[in-house]
Amino acid sequence: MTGKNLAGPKTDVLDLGAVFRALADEHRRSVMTQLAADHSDNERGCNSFDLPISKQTQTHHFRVLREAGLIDEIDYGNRKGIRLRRADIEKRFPGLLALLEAEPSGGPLVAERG
Amino acid sequence: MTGKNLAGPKTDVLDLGAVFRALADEHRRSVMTQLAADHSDNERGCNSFDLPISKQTQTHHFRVLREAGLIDEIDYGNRKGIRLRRADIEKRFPGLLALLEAEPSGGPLVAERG
DNA sequence: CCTCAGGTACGATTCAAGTCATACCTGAAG
DNA sequence: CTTCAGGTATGACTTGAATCGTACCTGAGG
Repeated sequence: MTGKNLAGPKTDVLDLGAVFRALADEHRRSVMTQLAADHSDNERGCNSFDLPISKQTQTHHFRVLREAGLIDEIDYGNRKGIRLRRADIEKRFPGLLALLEAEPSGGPLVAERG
Repeated sequence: MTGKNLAGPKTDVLDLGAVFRALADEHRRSVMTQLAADHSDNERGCNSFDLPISKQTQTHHFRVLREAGLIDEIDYGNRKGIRLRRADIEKRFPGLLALLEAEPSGGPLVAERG
């Protein structure tokens, strides 16, 4: 199974309000900052973001990001892939990803750890 | 009296999180959309935005926008002026105002009234 | 079958934010 | 002085969001 994409809902009806609401949260912004900084746009696992919150809350945050149209979630059953919708975002909101990219990766959550 | 500027607090410490939180609210985003669309950047009165909320709540919203570093508030005692901090915003967050400007002025609050 | 790790669903809690009512301040105009 | 409009301060209410606990589902590997 290649995994089914769960992002269908809001493709071209991206709402700026929903996007700002999504990016208003520190943890979600951390995810988006990391995604924006990685121009390979490879599919990533949910655990690759080192979020200091429970897995239930992570599920919630990824759902918000998906419903805002910022990411795709690929369901593999017992695993999940995350992919930035870079092209769509750039088309509707040009410059938005650049703003996130200009932020220190991970923001105040990661500080310096290496 | 020329009026004293109340915006001093956060000039160069503009926080992207605070900005996104400020723009997450529909009414505040409406204000910013209108300000971004008017390139004359003239000082405007608080009542020029037609917000469908009480004046106490308007005070609250303008305070949030000011504390996020997005506007200046000029206090005339019994009157108040609002001015977009276009140059500062463009410097820290280039492209942000363009995103707002691309939105329909007033957004879903005004609908069409002309 | 069982076990295990990753993820979700539901409910409950906690907290921040938007909103307004009441009361008060400020300056301009009578 | 009084009146009035614009704005603020404080408190209270209400809604929404973030968080987690418990329970359950999913697929891989024994």
